[in-house]
Amino acid sequence: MGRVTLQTIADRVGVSRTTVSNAFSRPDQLSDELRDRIRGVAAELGYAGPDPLARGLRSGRVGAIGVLLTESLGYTFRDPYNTRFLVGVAEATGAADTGMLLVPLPPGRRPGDAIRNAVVDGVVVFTLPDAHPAIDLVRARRLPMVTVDGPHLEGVPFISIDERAAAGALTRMVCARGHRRLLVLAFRVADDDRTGVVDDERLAAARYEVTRARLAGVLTGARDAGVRRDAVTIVEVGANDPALVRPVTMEALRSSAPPTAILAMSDQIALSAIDAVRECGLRVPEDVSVTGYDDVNGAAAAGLTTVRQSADAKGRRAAELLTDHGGPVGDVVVPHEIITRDTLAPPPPRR
Amino acid sequence: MGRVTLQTIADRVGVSRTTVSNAFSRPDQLSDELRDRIRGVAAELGYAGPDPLARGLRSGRVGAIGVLLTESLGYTFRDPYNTRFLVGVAEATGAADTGMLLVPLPPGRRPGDAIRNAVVDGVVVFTLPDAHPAIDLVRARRLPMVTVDGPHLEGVPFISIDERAAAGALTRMVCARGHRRLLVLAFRVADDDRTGVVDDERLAAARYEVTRARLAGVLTGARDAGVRRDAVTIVEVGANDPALVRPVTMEALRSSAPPTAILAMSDQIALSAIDAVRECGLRVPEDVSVTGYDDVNGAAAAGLTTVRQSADAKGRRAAELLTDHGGPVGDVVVPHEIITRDTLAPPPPRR
DNA sequence: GTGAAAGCGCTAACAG
DNA sequence: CTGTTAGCGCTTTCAC
Repeated sequence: MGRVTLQTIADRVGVSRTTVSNAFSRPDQLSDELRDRIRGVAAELGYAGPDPLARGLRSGRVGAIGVLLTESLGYTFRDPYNTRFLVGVAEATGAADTGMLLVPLPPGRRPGDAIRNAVVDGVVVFTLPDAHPAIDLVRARRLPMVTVDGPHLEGVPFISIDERAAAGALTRMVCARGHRRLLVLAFRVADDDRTGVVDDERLAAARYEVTRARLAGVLTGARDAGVRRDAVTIVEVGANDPALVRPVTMEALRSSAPPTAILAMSDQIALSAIDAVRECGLRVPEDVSVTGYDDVNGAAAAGLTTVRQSADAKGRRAAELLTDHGGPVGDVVVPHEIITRDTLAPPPPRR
Repeated sequence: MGRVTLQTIADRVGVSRTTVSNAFSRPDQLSDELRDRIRGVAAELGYAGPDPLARGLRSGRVGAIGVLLTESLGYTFRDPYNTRFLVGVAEATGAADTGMLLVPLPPGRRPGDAIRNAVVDGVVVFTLPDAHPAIDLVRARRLPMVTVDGPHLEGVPFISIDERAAAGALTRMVCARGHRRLLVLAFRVADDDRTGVVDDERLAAARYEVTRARLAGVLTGARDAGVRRDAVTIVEVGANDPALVRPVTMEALRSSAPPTAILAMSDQIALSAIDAVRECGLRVPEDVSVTGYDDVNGAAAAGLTTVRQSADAKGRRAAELLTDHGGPVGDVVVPHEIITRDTLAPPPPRR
């Protein structure tokens, strides 16, 4: 026997296709009696309900949104901030009875057909660099889009904390304690795999919104506090890779003008930095202060001073924007909070 | 202007719709010259390629698979074994330029429309209990299905290690060291939230394939080693919840016939159990031996004896089965390995 | 190598 | 409350 469709059931029950369609998609449009009879026959015939594809083609909605992820999923799933973001998206999509299609974009490979073929009503873009080719593909498909943590695009809702203000405030707070030589452990600035000190030229060419905003905030904050530009060393340490954080931190601490405070762009980096500080025979915070970002699980236990932000909230708001058919559309500034704990203290007295 | 479709481009170029379709979907079917001309016009008109929905309806393929997860994503991502499984799925789907639709099914909520509306070519089922309603929905849609770690269904490829053999071998190994009283810390046996000692009646009603197979393996292994059934205590501790593991373990250790070996069904449970043992003032392994499952990150550092299995491999194979259009379809037995480390030793001399 | 015809299974819009 | 009409955008089949 062929496939069971609305028509099969309609013929069997002796009504029209539309009525059967209504029985499933607009149950209030027909009498209980008829609806139950139709559903009964459908169940008998093993009909699982209207084909979502055909329904989607006709109605223009498929009930799913896509999530574009920069990194390999292996990395994405391992990182607490990223997973919290996905959990937020899942909460909102779940509440809206909407699916969630993961579209990973491995750094090396080009986007390929994954985006072109994604059967979704909209796309959440998560931390892509400016001008990533995937963006153009989404644009070409004219899919509703929301970006979280970058890039910030004309006419596309952007969800993030006020990165610049947060970084500025944090930096001023650190400097107010008396710190005058800062080491910034930053995410990568561009998507080559370069690491090491970020000079002004490279800074100007930064392609990640969040990194750019935070670095700008740090530099502004430092300047406000009277700290010279050349007393702020910015180093790229890639994406939360402890193996990279350690040598960089140790090298800085052993230099002739070692930092007294380390501003890390994630708690993971901060925790690795703390290990490195200790490995150099120094204490946190007596000799070196350290701050992080995100306030992930484990930050509190480590007494880490950090910028708390809610990845869930970002994910949730992003999905809601795509899902709430009506709501207002525009940028969303998610709140942040600087959590002061033990790893921030005045620098040691000058020797 | 209306939407740009194949027809728009066909009219513009002066060829038929079919030819334009071929230019995108079967590029080798026409001359390079014509293909480039068509693609040029398409780009000019901002055409992003054939609509995946319409293509899917016609061709019967959409380029995505669904992943059914027992728990909320929050829990799923918190658990290293689950996460690795997803990474495996993602690797295979990524390689096949296929999307991955996450469908979380938290215990409380019923499947609802998530499955009915999922636009996918197939479904990976991950650790669902027997007869979970979601299974019927997938069946009703006649979607290709693969189950990983259960349930084991007639005619549906099943991917897992040889759980029974692994548990049997592990148990015999433990008993061979001289242990005669065992505590088994098991995942839940049914999806009520009952915890506590599993009697034979409840064991017989177990609804999770993996739990059932492991417990059967343990009991067989113990019997083979001459350990009496009543010297094996099985306790359900839910899903990797440390808060539950601790009191249960401590209670058992303080009983009149305390176990000398604890077999935990995951490394997470094992690590919590070790904490509990120490909290009772006992040493691992001198007083109590402990074994785990999975060999997650952290197991080696803790010196944990465990059953290593590759969650990635399971995810990868599952996705490949659904993705490789041709390959052989059947159950897949993934290899496991018992890793002997420090937490297993002979029991203390009898007092 | 290219085209015409025939739907895939469904729902929007409107008429009754 | 129910039915008719008219496609959604595409690919398959088969002819040329």
